[in-house]
Amino acid sequence: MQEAGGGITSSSKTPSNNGKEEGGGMALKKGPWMAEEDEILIEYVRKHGPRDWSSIRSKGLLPRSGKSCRLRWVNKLKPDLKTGCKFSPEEERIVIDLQARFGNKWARIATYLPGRTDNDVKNFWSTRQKRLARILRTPLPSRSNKNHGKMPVPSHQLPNLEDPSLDRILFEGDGQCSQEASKMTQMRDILSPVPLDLHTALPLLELELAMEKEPCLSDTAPPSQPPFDHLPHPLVGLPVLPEDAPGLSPGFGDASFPEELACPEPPPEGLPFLGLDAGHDGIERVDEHPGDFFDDLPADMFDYLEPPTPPPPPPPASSTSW
DNA sequence: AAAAAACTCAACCGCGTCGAG
DNA sequence: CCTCGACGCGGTTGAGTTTTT
Repeated sequence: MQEAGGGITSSSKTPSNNGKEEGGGMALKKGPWMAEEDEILIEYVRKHGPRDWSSIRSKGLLPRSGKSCRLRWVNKLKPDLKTGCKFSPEEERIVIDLQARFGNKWARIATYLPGRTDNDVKNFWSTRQKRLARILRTPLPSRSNKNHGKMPVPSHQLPNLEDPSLDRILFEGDGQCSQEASKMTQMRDILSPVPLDLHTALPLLELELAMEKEPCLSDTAPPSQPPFDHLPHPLVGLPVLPEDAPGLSPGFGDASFPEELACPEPPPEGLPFLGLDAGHDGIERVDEHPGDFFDDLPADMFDYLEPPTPPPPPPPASSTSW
């Protein structure tokens, strides 16, 4: 990976300044950071703290924009980052759940993942999206694809469910899971163009993805995870959002979502799995608008499905599985 | 072994927000 | 109230790496 010391001293990207930021005298430098630059930045933060980024350039310390300095610090230099470590299944589950809750609020989601940055979460989600799209042979939403989500997937574009390669695609990774056979069957059920209960399908699909990777060592025995320190479980600590929570739209991702509700605090009862129905009659029902929830799954993923049938009677809250 | 495809991740850009003047 | 600069965030890009064909 291109990294400090790589010798690249100019940007490989379009050399246009934002136009907004920084009027320092030094010529703006872009592109990969050098080790010496990192040292200077670290030293600056050590002395002044992670603030006043723009003064780094105005003081002539670095020919970098404040924005670039901040990004470098946040994403690479900040202590306790889990750099070079893949997302554990646990982390993946957290991202999946929080993404359903908050939408693409990566910075917010990252606060629940010690050692992860918003960039990490964003990249993870992007990768996941691409893989899902590839599995389903479905084009990703793109700037050029204005029809995203509007047209059903033609049947000929659906995967061949009997194709043995599907097994490999779906189970790339260790592939040793004892649940493999049943997952495969269920996965095919998901992909099968027959009416299907999405409440069943989605968690399975996400489980599928989460099980592809093995956790890194630091995840199996996390030393200290500040945001979760006081939580019995990473997700159990998430608040159960009342439907009438002020500022919370049914579609999540509402920036006006009150912080006090986001403050991790053990809910009175178990957190419903993936925000799916835990029951009726006042019990949390995050997925009031399935379309919102599904927005971040691959384009057209479920277009060929019948509308979801009403969920079966809710299981007892204690049945939440992990 | 080579080529192609997929994946990873650092870094940039544009935009929105906020606070100071 | 308005303007402006700084900051933070989400989206995007593309080079490098790894895996698959």
